[in-house]
Amino acid sequence: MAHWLFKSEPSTWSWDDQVEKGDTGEEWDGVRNYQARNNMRLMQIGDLGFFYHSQSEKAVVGIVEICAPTHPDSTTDDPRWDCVDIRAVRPLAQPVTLAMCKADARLAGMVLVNNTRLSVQPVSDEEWRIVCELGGVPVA
DNA sequence: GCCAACGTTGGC
DNA sequence: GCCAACGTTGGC
Repeated sequence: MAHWLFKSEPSTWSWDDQVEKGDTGEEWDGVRNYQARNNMRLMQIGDLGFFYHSQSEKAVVGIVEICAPTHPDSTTDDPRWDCVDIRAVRPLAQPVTLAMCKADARLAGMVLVNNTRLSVQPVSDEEWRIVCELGGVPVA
């Protein structure tokens, strides 16, 4: 199973907003970047991802599950853009901050650390395991 | 609020 | 097809 990371500004769409959507989930719309879109096209139902708060918080705060494969983004008529639906699975016991990731040599290759501007990114199996450990949750 | 990184656009 | 200009994102 593949792992991913979704970035969001909490003032626009926060973890709490995501949790309120429950098991139905919500489409991850508004992506207007080819790399981010291409990553979403690779996702499969059941894949897990981290939910990351950018800007003031800069921390992974929860785990989400892909619950619908890519489909047209309902917020645009432009056929280039599509998106997946995700639903909240569980919060981290303790948020894993960007500073923590940068401080951990094992995470030196993380896209989060190296490409700050990519909003939807892949996470390797090892990175997933380490961040779960740091966040105090079992590796699902 | 500033600035670095980087993706996109458009002129040539 | 190249590259300069510009816009956006996100860390600090």
